[in-house]
Amino acid sequence: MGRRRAFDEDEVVRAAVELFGGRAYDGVSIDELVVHLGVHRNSLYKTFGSKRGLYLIALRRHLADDVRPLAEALAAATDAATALRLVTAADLGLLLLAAAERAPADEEVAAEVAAALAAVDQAIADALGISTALAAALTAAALGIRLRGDPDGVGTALARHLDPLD
Amino acid sequence: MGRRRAFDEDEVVRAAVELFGGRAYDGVSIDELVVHLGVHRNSLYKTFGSKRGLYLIALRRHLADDVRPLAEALAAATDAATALRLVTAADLGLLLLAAAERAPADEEVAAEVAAALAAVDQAIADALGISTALAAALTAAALGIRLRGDPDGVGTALARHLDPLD
DNA sequence: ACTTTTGAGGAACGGTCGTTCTTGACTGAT
DNA sequence: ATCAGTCAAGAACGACCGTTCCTCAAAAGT
Repeated sequence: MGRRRAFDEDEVVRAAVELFGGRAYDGVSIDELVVHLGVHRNSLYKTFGSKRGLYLIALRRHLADDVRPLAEALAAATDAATALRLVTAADLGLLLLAAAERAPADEEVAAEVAAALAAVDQAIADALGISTALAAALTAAALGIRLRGDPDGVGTALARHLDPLD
Repeated sequence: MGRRRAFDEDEVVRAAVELFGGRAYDGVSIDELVVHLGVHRNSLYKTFGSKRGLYLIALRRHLADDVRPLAEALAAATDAATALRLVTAADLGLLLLAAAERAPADEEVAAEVAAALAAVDQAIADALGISTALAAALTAAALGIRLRGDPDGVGTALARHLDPLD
């Protein structure tokens, strides 16, 4: 019973991922969300509870849609160059911002981020047969490269030097 | 003529570096700045113009006090392990947050960050005799490791594997 | 057809944001 | 001693923040 929703919840969450991944959490206002997501304020709060609630859902969606597939693709990688290229090519905007900006202030965000990164680490370690510490370093390196916007194919330069080390 | 300042501008800027380096730009309010810096609102605006003005000054101070010395120390490094340890040990909180959070929204911040990172890259490249692309990758890797909080000495693990490559 | 439930629509809330204004105290120069 | 100029102090500003309330339209169950 009752009226049906005029919006697709999945599309809305995906759009929120893009918004939060582009600007910081505090840089995206409810008004912007209402406009860009095409969802009324009321429905937004009814559906997601709060701005932070929507952010957490968007973050989990980002991890499920963008980070977990990356970890699965990494399982098929056989050398560091491929692994690094996979990580730097992935869309990790929201993860990056969450780690740098929200994680220090929101321990639930910090836990999600840490778990996701640990999963990527493990996937790399298993695929390449290296220690998790070195795998974590590769993940961190990829994040740093992504943070810098990968100027002049820096990622490939590092990957080339890492290759013989597997 | 006129009354003398009751605060030390250098101390205030340093304190602002700590504040902005710990929380995000939008996470630090003027009220917090007034309380923690011990400077009255009025004096703050008289001296620094605006919140963004203070942020830019704090960022430049951070780059001058914390990043440039790092680049100079890097000039004396002879291997990647030392270089990486120097970078991960440095206080780069504000630089990291500026790169992730403010640079996409403030091109003046983006320019400062890019210039500072390029200087670090060049210092590493000169010291180790490697390409600037690889040096940029090392800097990026160090930033990523710093972003993750360097769990379990990840930095040293990467450095150990990078050493034979110089 | 009528009731009931739910979403859409938009105004409005208190609070906090960055910024400015007004007032008065202090200090160096005349 | 007086004046001029700077700083301190705090109230106050309009704008915007995240959130809630109230009302009406739409659709499912009886």
